[in-house]
Amino acid sequence: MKSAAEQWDILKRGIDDAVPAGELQKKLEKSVVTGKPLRVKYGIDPTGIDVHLGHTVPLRKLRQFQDLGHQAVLIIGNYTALVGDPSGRDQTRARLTQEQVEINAIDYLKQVGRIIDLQKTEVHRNGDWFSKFTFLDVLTLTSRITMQRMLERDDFTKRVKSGSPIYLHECLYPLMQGHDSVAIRADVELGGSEQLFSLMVARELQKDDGQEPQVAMTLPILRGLDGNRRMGKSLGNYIGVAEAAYDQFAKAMSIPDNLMGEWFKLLTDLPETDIPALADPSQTHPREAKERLGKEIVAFYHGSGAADAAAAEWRKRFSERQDPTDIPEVNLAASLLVEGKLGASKLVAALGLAKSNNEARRLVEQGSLSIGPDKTKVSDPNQLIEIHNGLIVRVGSRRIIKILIEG
RNA sequence: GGGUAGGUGGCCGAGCGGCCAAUGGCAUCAGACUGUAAAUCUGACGUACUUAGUACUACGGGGGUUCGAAUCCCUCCCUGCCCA
Repeated sequence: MKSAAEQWDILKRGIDDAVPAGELQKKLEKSVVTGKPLRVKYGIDPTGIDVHLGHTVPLRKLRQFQDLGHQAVLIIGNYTALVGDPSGRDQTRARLTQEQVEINAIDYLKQVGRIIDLQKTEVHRNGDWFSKFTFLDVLTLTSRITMQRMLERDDFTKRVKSGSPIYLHECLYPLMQGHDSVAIRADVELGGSEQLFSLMVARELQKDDGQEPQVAMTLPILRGLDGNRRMGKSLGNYIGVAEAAYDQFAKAMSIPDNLMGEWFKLLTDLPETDIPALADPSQTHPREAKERLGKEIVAFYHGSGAADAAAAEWRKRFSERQDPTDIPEVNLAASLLVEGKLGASKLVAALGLAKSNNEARRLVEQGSLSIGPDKTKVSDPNQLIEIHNGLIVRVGSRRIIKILIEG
């Protein structure tokens, strides 16, 4: 087992904070002495189905704890999901049905298993204890915190200012999350930096219960592909852990340069000392640095072979401007053709390359359609295109398909 | 419960009887430029059609007034603020 100092050295990388200061080190020391692993909690609400790189920041930290011999405890917030975490939100979250939550939970576990070792992880659903809660329990729990403290929170303050509603049940969220820590006797809890409030509430509840309060370890919120807003499903600026290698790589290549340093630090295991040079365009060509970044990310989920292949494919496609190796085939009903021909905009719409006929027409008019091996541009929506099996159709630089005539 | 202000396109937000498929911003998509980056510039951005235009759907839900309503009236639902 590594010494407490060595462990701390590994664990402190990339974190936002670990409060109270110095307490984690103490816990680590105690753990080394007693040989008792720390119980490290991380909770997720199964509200959606895509685990993305933003989630992996705390999950990777959890993995580090695991690798150091500590006990990872994963909380599936199947009950808290019914409430909706108000943290960092300027709007109330939509509430989900229990059935949906359970479906999501199972899917979540599958995806999370790509980052942490589920074999060595304790998994709990907080419905296990909350479904048994009596109203008296709720009263006891809610009497631990004042309205004022609740409203001090930045996210709530903003809503008050802007006149957006804050529902009572949202105020229960931090208390529930805190109670989870009591239930599983957490020594450390991981969360995004906007979670600090909830993580600190847990400490008070634990004290009330006679437990040693947990350390709140917060991690930075990862910025998404746009380099601006937090990575999130609803913003469409994410890379999912379950995505194909090539897609992950291509998305990583599209991030703004100034995001690279942050991503290297939070999403890879490269030594921290190597990062400044990679993120400095005068020392490393940004494209190469980004390629390195992309490979590191892809390799984590698909292995280094797949990462190299993805990089090679990307280079072929974008640097050498060749067609991709595997072009998806899309069926086209033969009945649509007139004498083997079809109008350009009709074709785009029929192949599902546009959401509507209007959009298809626009795309063609804007010159984003090209056909066949010699990439003939077609900008007249009415132009009749001669169709044959295997004909390649491109719209914009990303969408490309091969026609398969059907029927 | 009383008073008052609101609910507009993916989001924010103008419009307050015809010129409104609805100004503007953000997001998105396409083109140019590139390192498929960013920034910048240009264009597009409800649906359908034989794309010149025409028709249909749309301004919280329903109903009404009017030749004509996002805009006026009634009613229902929802939200903020103040008072109790």
